[in-house]
Amino acid sequence: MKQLPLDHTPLLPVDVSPAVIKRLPRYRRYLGDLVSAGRERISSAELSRMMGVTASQIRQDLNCFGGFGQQGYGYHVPTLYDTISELLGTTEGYRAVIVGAGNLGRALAATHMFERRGVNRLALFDIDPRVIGTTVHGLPVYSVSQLSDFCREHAVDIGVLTVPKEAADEVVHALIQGGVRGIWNFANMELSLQEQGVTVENIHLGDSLMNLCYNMKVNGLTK
Amino acid sequence: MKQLPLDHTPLLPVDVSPAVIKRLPRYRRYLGDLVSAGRERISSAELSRMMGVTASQIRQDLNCFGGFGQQGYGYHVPTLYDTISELLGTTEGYRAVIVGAGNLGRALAATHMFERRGVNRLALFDIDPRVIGTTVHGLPVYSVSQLSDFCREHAVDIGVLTVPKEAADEVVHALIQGGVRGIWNFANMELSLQEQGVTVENIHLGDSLMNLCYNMKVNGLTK
DNA sequence: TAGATTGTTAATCGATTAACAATC
DNA sequence: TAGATTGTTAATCGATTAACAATC
Repeated sequence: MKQLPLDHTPLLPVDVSPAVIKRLPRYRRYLGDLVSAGRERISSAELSRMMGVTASQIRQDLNCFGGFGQQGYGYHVPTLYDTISELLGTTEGYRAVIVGAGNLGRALAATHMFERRGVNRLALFDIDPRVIGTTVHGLPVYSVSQLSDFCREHAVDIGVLTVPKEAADEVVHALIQGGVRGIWNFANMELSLQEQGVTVENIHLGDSLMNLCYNMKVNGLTK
Repeated sequence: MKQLPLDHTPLLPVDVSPAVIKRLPRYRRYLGDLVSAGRERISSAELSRMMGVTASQIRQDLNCFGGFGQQGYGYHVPTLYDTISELLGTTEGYRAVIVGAGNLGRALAATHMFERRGVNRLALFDIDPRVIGTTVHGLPVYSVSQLSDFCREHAVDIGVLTVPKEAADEVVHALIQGGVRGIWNFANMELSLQEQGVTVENIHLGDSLMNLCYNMKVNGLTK
């Protein structure tokens, strides 16, 4: 398997399948709970029972990144948790700004979700003069007109997009001008900026709601 | 293909693969845009270019639910949009309550996401006496102590869970007592209530953030 | 009718699971 | 050492794509 060296361990294989990567955060959550509970070791069999997946899948998945387990023993919980966390980027020291201080932006400003995953939030940005200059859950709110400059000056990596659809294009432009490398997009539209070397993660809450409704319909029939 | 009759068209096949179902809301979004733009017809080839998927996949997916297209013509946009919307449950008249009037609950109260998908929100619930009795974005806020009764009386189908982890179990219990059939879970924990015949859709925003970070790392290496 | 485009089958690809030898 | 459990290969399963006959 081709691996590119990082400036620290573990190595990050570049060809791990998307299906595996999508499961890593869930492993991290369960392992985090085990760490909190003081667990030292766990076998793929026990973890598989907890998570409702096959032990085989767990061993396959973890082995994409190297042999973290030990035959006859299982996996060392704190080590595995730290390794997966690092693989996922929690030690990169990413810096983020939230653009849009509406309801969703404020909700994101209030959570500890970012810092718990090693992402540092620096500020909120908005166009409303009534909120510019205020502080929301400890974060200063600046004018969108300063967005590019701020991102450059503070080496911001991630822009969190919670503005209305109509404002998205302009904000995205400013973020890219400012040198951000990733966009977490809550605007109700799809962004794809791979050409420009920007990583995008689109959130579509509405799609999730539709999925719930569909599954409710199906479950209603078969029961 | 086995089909169970509904009380209205279209028929809902019970054995469509999860991969297909997950794509339906995205089709609906693109078709909605086309409807707004006044488009009458579209071919799988043109839609595939717009959406960045293969035409083959589009035809396969749509055909799971019956022959919506016409050879030599393509698909009739308004009809297809309406059909997919109905398949997804937008005409079921589902009723929802939001439990938790914190930042996220308020953000969800503010959007038009629900009504745009045929889901009617009736109320918010919270335990904080300072917000109980107030109105948030047009929705009344009631006490969680009334949750079960309210759900029964108003035939609530869906509970949206935006309470802290610690409160989740109790609220879930009340929702099930109240007869809800679906839970949209934003609490940072996994619910699985299939045994009890309740459909659950878990949202893990943190997992999505981790995915963004991972992809940023990988893209940083290969560029 | 001729051209376009679907519906559908068959081929390919990728992901999951089972099995077991390696080994702690 | 014997027992437990991983790492890894091979088998299975499911999802995607290609191809083309059917047909509007």
